[in-house]
Amino acid sequence: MSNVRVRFAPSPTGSTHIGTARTALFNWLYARRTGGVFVLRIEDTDKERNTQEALDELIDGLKWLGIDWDEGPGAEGEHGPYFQSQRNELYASYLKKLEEAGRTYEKDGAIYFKLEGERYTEFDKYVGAEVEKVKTQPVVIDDLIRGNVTRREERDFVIQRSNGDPSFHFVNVVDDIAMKITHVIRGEDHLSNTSKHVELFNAFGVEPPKFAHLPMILKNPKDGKGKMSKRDKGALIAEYKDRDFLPEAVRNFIALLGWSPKDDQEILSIEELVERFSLDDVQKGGARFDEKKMSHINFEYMKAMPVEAYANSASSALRKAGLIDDATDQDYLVSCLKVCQEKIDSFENLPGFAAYFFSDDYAINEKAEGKVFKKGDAITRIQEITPVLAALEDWTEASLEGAFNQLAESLETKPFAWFPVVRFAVSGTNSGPDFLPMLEILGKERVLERLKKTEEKYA
RNA sequence: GUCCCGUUCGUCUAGUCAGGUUUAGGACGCAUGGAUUUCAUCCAUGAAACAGAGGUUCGAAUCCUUUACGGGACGCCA
Repeated sequence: MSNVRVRFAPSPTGSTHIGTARTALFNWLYARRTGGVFVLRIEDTDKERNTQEALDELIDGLKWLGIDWDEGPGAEGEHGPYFQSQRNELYASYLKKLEEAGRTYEKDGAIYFKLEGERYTEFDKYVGAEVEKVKTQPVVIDDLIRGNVTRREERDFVIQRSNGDPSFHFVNVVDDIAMKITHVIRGEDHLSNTSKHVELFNAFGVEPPKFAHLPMILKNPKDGKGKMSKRDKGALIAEYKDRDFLPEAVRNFIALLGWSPKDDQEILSIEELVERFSLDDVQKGGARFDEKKMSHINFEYMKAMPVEAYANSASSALRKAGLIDDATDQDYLVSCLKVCQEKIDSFENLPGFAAYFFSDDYAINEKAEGKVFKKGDAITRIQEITPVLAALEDWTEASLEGAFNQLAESLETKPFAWFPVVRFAVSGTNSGPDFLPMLEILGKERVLERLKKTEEKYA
C-alpha cells in the first residue's frame, strides 16, 4: 500500500453538482490507482447554509456512482471525526499554535492570519477603499497538472469568524495536516486560494501537499457564460438518477470530462478507469458539458446490458409512467424489452416508445397516421389480413411470416403491403422494433382486437 | 481593476513535455447515401480545427515572445 492519502471535501449546501462528482471521482480514481486512501470529509462549517438533505443527496450520489470511501462518515478511521463541525477542539489547538507564533490578530471580533512582510496601505479598486497590504514573498504551488504556479498573497485573511466559527481556509489546511493528506485534488476555482493555504502550511511548519487543480466544467454557451452552475440543465447528479441514466455511464462520461485514456477508447469499465487513470493526463483547459455525448455513452451501456439487467433498469421508467406494476408478467416484460433494447437510446424515452405493449391507451402518431391512410387502401388491407391472422393457430414469428407471404402470393403483391398499416393499427406509430417479433409478442388476441378497432375507427 | 490559469474540428479529445513518421487521428453531433416494412437502430461517405502575429530552426500544432479571446480568484461562503 502506498502512502497516498487524498480527500474529497464537499460542503453540504445544495444539490450535488456534476463538477463536484467529478472531483470526487478523480480523487477516488487516484487513490485506487495508487493503492492509497480515499477520505470523505464533510466541510460543514457554515451552519447557516448546511442542510441534512444536501448531505443525504451527496452520500446518495456518491454511492450511486460507485464511489466508496476508506475513511469518512460511516467508515470511521483514526483521523476522525469526519465532520468539521465536530472538530472544534483540534482547530482551537491549531489556532493557539498560530497565536503563540504571533501570526494572528483580532479585528472586529474576527481573528486574522497575519502575513509576513513589509506593510503598506493602498487604494484597492476592487474593494473600493484603502486597504492594508503586505509585501510577502511569492509562494510556489506544486501542481501536478499545471506545473509550478507562483502567486503572492498580499492581504491578511480571516481564520476565525466573529461568531467563533473557524473559516474555510483555516480548517481546510488544519484538516489536511491532521489527516495526513498527501495530494489535494480539487477544482481550478481553488487555485487562487491555494496561496493562502500554502502560507498556512508554512506557518505551521508543514510541507504542503501536492496539488492538482482540475479544469472547470463550463456552461453550454446557450446557457450563458462561465462555469457550469447548479441551475444549468444537466448539472445535477440527482437529475441523471431520476431520469434513469445508468450510473456506470454517467461515471464513464464525467471521467472523460478533462481526462482521457490517450487512445481511442471511450467506453471504460470502472476497472479500466482505475487501471488507466493518471493525473498527468488531465486536461488543462476547461471542458464544456455535452448532453448528447452523455446520452450516447448511456446508450452504449444500455445496448451492452444483459436482458435481465436491462429489464430491471427499464422497470423503473415504466413504473414511473404507470405502464407496469407488480402484476405485470415478468416473462412478457422481458420479451418486450428484448426487442426494444437495440432501438431505444434512453430509459426516459422508453415509455413513449413501448407503451402499446403494456396498455391499450397509447398515443397515436399523427404523421404516421397520415402516411398510412394516404394511399386509401389501408382499410382494405386490414380487411384482407384479419381473417388470415384469425385463422392462424400457431402464433409465432415464423408462422406469421408464412401467413403474410401466402396472402401476398395469392394477391400477387409483397408481404410488406400490409406491414405499415398493421404496425400502425397495433402500435399507433410507424416505427418501433422489428415487425414480426413485435406481433408475436403482442399476441393474437391483442393484435386482432386492435385491427378491429382501427377498422371501425377509420372506416 | 489586480493577480493566476488556459486556448487543436460546433463539442469532448489524440498528437505538445522528448520539433520531422500529420494530406492533424478518434468520438459525439451534423450532412449525404445505403440496409430495413418502418425507425429514434445499423453501415458507409463527407464537411469540419492547430486563436492571431512575430521569432528560433533545414523543418513548429509542438520551443520562445507578444496580442486577442476565454476561464478563475479577489467574502467574517466553501
